[in-house]
Amino acid sequence: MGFLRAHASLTRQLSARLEAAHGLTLNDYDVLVQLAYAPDRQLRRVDLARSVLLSPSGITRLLDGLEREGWVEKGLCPSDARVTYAVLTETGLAKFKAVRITHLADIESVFGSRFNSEELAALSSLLGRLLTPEDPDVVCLEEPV
Amino acid sequence: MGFLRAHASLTRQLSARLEAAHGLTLNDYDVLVQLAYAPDRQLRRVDLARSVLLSPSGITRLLDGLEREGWVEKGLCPSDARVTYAVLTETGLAKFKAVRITHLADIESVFGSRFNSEELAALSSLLGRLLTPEDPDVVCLEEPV
DNA sequence: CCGCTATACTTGCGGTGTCAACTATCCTAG
DNA sequence: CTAGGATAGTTGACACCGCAAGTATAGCGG
Repeated sequence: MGFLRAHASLTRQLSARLEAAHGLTLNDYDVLVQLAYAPDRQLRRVDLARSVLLSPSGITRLLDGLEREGWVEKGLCPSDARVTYAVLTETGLAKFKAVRITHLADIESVFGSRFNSEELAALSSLLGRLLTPEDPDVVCLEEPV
Repeated sequence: MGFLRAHASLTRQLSARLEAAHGLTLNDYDVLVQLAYAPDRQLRRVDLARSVLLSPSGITRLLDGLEREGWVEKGLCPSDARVTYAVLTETGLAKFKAVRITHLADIESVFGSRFNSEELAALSSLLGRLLTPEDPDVVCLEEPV
């Protein structure tokens, strides 16, 4: 139960700031992260859906938005006509880099002020165990780009 | 980021079961809990909203549903005509008791299989710190009723 | 080569929740 | 006692997301 409260409170804070500063949802940002770190900056929509834990229709609609903004494009798959890739554009990458800066700062301000690094590690490890077997396949959100 | 994943995965699991077994949302259940433990089994809508971290309009709509089902009624406040109470009915209490059994079992099956009691305590304490100053005012969900 | 099943994706519909605007009531200062 | 501002609650418009159903492609067994 405390879990629900924590989540509601946290996403409220973070998404409000993201939204205000860049007009992005947390899920939008999550998708940008996944794409930015993916090989060739593209992913199949199904895989993307699994990474961010959205249903297929959720991904379609979320990407509709990102495509309208020009951050993402559709890409065809030569070997399988069923699949469509979501491809991060140059402007999308630029957008991501810009957003990342303020978002990491936001996160820092929320978590940094409440936890030290051991606690963060502990929290992250505990949370990781809540994922169901097939969920994972997530990309870490650190330095490179 | 792992936090979002954990939440999505967890609520997916729990709410699917709750939904399937009793036609209730996690938030619906949360409200039932708050009311069941409140004095006279009633709360002002504002306070309720704060407890479950919903906006005022969110509470109105959630309670609309519960009222239609007959679990909750509106109650007037003699000393202040602006406030409306949400009152848990007898049938609502009965419903809550029934749901509680299976929901606690669901929780047990998700958390119990992944954490021992120390870890649970640690997790709960860490999550508690994410709440913003004014959020709290939550009721624990244990035994009595 | 023909059907069959499985997979990738989209679309219509409905639920849930937010925000902004509005009403009604309360309370305090002058 | 009245004007102003705060507080409780509702409503309308809208965003987001899941489910179920539909389309298109893939790939396999006969």
